[in-house]
Amino acid sequence: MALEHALLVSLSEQSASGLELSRRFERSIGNFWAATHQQIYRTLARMEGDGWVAVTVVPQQGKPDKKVYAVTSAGAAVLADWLAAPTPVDPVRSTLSVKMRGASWGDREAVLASVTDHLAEHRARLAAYELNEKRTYPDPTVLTGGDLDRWLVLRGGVRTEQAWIDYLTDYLVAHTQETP
Amino acid sequence: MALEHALLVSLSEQSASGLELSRRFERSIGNFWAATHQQIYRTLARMEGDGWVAVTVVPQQGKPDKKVYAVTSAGAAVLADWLAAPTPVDPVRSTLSVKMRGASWGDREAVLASVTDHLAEHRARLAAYELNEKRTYPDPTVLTGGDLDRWLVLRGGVRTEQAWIDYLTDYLVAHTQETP
DNA sequence: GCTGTCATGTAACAGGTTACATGATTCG
DNA sequence: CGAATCATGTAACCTGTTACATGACAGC
Repeated sequence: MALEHALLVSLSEQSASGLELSRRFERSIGNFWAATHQQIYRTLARMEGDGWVAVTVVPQQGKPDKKVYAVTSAGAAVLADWLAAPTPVDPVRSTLSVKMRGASWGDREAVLASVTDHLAEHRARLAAYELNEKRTYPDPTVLTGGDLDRWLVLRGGVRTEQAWIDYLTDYLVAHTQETP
Repeated sequence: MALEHALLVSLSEQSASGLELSRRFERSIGNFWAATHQQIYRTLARMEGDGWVAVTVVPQQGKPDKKVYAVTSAGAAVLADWLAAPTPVDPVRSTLSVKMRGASWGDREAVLASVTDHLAEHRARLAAYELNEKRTYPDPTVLTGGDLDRWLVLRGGVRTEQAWIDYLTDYLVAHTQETP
């Protein structure tokens, strides 16, 4: 389980409410760890029960109250322990690759359409990452510490998307040359 | 759910027992879809109940009997329908990226050690894929149909591993330059 | 007889997904 | 007053993980 640790990292950077966290997971953190708001609320509740985070109810103007979570010293210790532990390599999951491999047993054109869709999606993500990179880190040479970490992880997202684009382009080129 | 569809693809290529399938998932198919033998046995049992696959008990010399599964016509129809349906982009999960982003809140040296471990693992995978590629597809220019599909998906694995290696190398270089 | 491999599972639990529920406030 | 947004959740279900269990045969 690592969602709780991803939340500890995000809350260490900046305390936040459940909804704010779920928005971060749609943006930067979602580049490398996906989570829905239901997962986040459930996990935050358990973490609060375990004393890893503390809640402060913050009244807002013109909006409902929000519960802002902050990492406790116990939570910081849990995070430090987890960071020092060995890291398993995450299992790979690519539904599209299963379809690409199995295209012979169905409508190949439909699989090519899925590949085209994914290619567009990965291009869009790459563009978003690169825009984010230019805006947030205009001069990477000056970065240190946490800023350097965040930039490098963003660079990883860029590389991953580029690898997808190259892979899917290869697939399309190979299969459009075959059926002209 | 896609394990059942991954099994249909693999069994379409060649009928197999549960153990043989789990070995395929440790080799080629595991490049893009991980599964343990427990998952495979459980899913095969359900697929048999649904009539997607049919079992033949095959006696062996000097070994226990094995249950060989083959795709039925109903299973082939399920696979064809699934191949024609839209494909969601799989959520991303990188525990190591979470740690790389959170390194400031723990022992950075320990995180660097994890990165080094993963780098070695990805280099080993890349070498295995490239060896497999040379042996199985010595001349990619002649490939068509399912062979072309399988080669292209293997190429995707190569690209993914290469992207990981570049990413992790960047991280290590940036952080060893920082602390000489 | 012990170890290793082949072969198939069961059971309990943790984690993720999907659908639905609730209530406040702002804006038109 | 109706729609949209903010904000937090519950419940049911499905999938994945981990640990354990069983039995046959081969080779030393």
